[in-house]
Amino acid sequence: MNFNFDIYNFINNLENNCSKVQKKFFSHGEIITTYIEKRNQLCLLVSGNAELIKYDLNGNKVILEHFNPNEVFGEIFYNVSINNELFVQAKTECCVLFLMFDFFNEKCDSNCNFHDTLIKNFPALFLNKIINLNNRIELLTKRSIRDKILTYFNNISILDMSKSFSLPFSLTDLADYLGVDRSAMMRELRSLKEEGFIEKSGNRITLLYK
Amino acid sequence: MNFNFDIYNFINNLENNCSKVQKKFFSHGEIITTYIEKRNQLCLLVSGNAELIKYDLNGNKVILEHFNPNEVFGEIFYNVSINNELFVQAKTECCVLFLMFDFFNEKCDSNCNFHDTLIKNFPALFLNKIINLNNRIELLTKRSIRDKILTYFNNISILDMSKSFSLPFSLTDLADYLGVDRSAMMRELRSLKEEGFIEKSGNRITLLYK
DNA sequence: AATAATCTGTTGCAATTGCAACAGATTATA
DNA sequence: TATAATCTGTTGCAATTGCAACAGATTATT
Repeated sequence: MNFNFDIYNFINNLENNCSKVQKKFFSHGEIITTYIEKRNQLCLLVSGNAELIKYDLNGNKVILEHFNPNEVFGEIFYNVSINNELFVQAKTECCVLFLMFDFFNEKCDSNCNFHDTLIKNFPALFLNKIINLNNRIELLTKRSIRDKILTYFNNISILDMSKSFSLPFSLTDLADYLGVDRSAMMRELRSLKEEGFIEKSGNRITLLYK
Repeated sequence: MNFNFDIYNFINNLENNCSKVQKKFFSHGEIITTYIEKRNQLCLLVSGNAELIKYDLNGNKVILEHFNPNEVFGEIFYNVSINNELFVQAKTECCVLFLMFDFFNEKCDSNCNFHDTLIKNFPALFLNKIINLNNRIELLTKRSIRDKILTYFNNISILDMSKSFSLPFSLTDLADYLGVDRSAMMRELRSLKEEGFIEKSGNRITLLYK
């Protein structure tokens, strides 16, 4: 089961004549959706980057997920509760498809190619999401800040297929993504640099080990 | 989209004549499966409890997931890598269905009711898994041991629909599930008791707040 | 171009967490 | 039933992490 569906090319090569899908655009900083009531809404990120964010009871920002193109998100994936407001925010220009979960159970009319293609790729989209979430869990179970940083860098390195890469967000956000204090993370980054594990200039990182 | 599929009743009421599904039984402590090569294997827990476990580089046991009946697991959900061995272990008597992911794309023959029913419930199974993983992520992003404990207790309380419940595993395992040191967790449990947030006798917990 | 806002990098100190070790309780095994 | 193994509960101490605060750099906004 390979994930080789590219929603971006797909929607640009195919007329979106499906009445059950809405396409919307967002600019940096805009809220794409809020998880407040169970509407069974599902979103598909076509282009750009977005984040699922919440603030915990201590006022700390928590970046729960970071979304790249082809990834799905939405209320449908959460047990929505009143005292736990989540929202998805665009980090760059974003193109997003909105649909209801029922979309995958019912066709809109006999020859909607758009609808058919999405349904066909439904398992791949979901499987891919589960793999991403499992990756995230493995990262969060790391007990020290150092291990979290190295695990995260390793993931990016594999994704970019290079020992040298730029972080997809600020160091402040990185701390919120790893779920640790920013100053403690900075301290650890410095140690990693001093001990020769990484090179760092700005938000460009180079891994020096193995 | 409600999750009301019950695999246990399903397989007991329906003849399993599907050639593409294997049913196996395991007793406490047995390894159900190991994630070592990408065979696209997917498992469905019919009855019992199981855990997805790994040992990190420091020798700490990590309980990545805890599975109840109706839940799915398997290599298919992971980027399998050599230096990261994961395995699923039965915590009680377990009945497990084994199938390949292709199962959901192809029918075995025209009147295999078993196969059809599983395919029909495929979206619910996957959606449910995603919701569980997101719950897990929210728990792991909690920054203090206290918050992790309270979040976990709260989840169980909601699941059991009661302020009073038994933990599904030992306190040692609970620490491995929360990803924290056991003695530090014990210390925090004692504080929670002393400060009147919880009552605890053995592995039975009662929440005293709100 | 000036101003505001955010981000980076740093530090001292306090609080939390992890580690190691142990005794007693409980559970599994021979 | 005796023995072994695991689990619970505890403690002192060391290491890690979080908190608060600040200055300079960078980036956005007017």
